Amino acid sequence: MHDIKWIREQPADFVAALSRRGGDSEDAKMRADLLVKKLQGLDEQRRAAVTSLENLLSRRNAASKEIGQAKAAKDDARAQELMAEVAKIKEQLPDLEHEVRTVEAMLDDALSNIPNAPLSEVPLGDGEAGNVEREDHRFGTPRTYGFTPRQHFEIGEALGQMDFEKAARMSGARFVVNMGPLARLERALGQFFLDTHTAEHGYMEVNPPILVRDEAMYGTAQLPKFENDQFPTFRTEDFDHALAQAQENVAEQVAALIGQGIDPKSALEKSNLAAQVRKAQIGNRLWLVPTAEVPLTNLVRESILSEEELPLRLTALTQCFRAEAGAAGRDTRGMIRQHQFTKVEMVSVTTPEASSDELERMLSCAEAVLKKLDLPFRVMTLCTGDMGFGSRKTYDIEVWLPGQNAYREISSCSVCGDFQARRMNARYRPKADKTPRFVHTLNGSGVAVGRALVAVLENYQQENGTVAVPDALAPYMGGLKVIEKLS
RNA sequence: GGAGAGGUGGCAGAGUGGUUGAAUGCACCGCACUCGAAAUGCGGCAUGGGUGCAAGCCCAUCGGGGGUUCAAAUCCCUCCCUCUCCGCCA
Repeated sequence: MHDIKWIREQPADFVAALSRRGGDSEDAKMRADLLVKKLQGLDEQRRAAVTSLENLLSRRNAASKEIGQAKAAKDDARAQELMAEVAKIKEQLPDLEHEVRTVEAMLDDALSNIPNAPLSEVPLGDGEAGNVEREDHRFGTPRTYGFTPRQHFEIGEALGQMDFEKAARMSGARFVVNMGPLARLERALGQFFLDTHTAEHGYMEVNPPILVRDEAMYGTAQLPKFENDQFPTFRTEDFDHALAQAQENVAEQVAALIGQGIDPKSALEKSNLAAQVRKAQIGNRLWLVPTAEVPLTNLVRESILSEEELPLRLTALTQCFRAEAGAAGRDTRGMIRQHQFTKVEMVSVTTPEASSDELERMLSCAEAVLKKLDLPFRVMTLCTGDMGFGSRKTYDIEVWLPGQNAYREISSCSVCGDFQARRMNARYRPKADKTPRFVHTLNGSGVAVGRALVAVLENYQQENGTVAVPDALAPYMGGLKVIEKLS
């Protein structure tokens, strides 16, 4: 969420930042320009409506106070006169209130659908091709094999410990079941990442809910103000029950209003029917988190931290769920792109001054676990057009996969500035200054466990089809050195 | 799932229709005292929005939404959350 004041006062900066997201094309500039005009129009409309509404309320409040005084002074005539005036004011209120509410909702909706502004140093580009490899962050050299390296699913299936068909029978495409030593290897990776971040990098381990409400998804900008059907994650449903409940509630409320002497028609209008219907639509449904970024970051929602608590560094090992709606046909074979996968996530909450350095630190934490596993990788700075909605700057770590003969994303570290903090109302109180400021938030994978399993299988595979266990994982594998076909 | 009690500022905790944006305590900030500190005394201290060059003024906010009233932290409805008891359960 952007600050409307920023857009009001520095519209040129805003247009420039937004245009860069679109690769600075003429088209992008034009669209940003149009958007600013729309936002400024709404903002002016809003302020005008608020001002007239507040003037009316102000007069009403003053008159009400006077009524109290007049009554105390037993001046009934004056009281009657003032009550008549207030009655007149109250006739004008509903329309103005409605206008304020409508315009505010439109502005809010427009603002919450605008992506974050890229930092100035982020390379310009409008797609994956514009990403730039980071100097001095390449690690390791792809090994040479005396045979043609196989892909991870060929290895796993041949070992008899990775089965896509069994998974498909119960859950459909994009699910997998790992068994035996391979299942343990995946668990070992998760444990190893978590232990490293807590013991060596100062993160606190958190075991958060992975089913969350709309507000939490909105807070981390997974969700705009209202969800749309393209949104790539899953949710639970509870529609029938919620609808029945809502009907019951509305009926009760209307009955109560009629009991107060209000005619049935306006009673129905006055019952919070709209809210009830909305409630029914939402029901008790919850979202399955696409990443632990959501619950970890929402840990600070609606709170004011003290500066001493910052930076807050949190890590979690969780399941993640993604619908992958926009990825039809991509990575259909294997474990690269699944509806359900395990990931270790890191989240940092910092002061505005510290967030840029924190991004570098977070990147190095993610790199550290790959180095311990001796997996070759490179680091890409994502260009303006390839970054996620809420990010100001993103590094992707791409791990080498000999079976695919390609570098593939295994971690993504982003700094979001105050973008998520605004949406969550997450602030801190600076030592020097008493008014709270929005915190900055960062998130990064440390790293994706499913993809790490893929990388280990492909990098540590041997000609006879077995897989060597990386030294760093030995303590987690109960002494197992090699993963072989089960007898 | 059933019954009951609650939700007030950074924290604790008063406040059941009228000048209460909210007593008091703690925390925090400034000043005084002190070589310094503690203790003590005095003063300050909510957030968001509108308006104004500014000082300031105005509006909203006592879990969220709606209603009653000239006027709501206070009365009514509803949702959410917390706690206690019962039931069920990993």
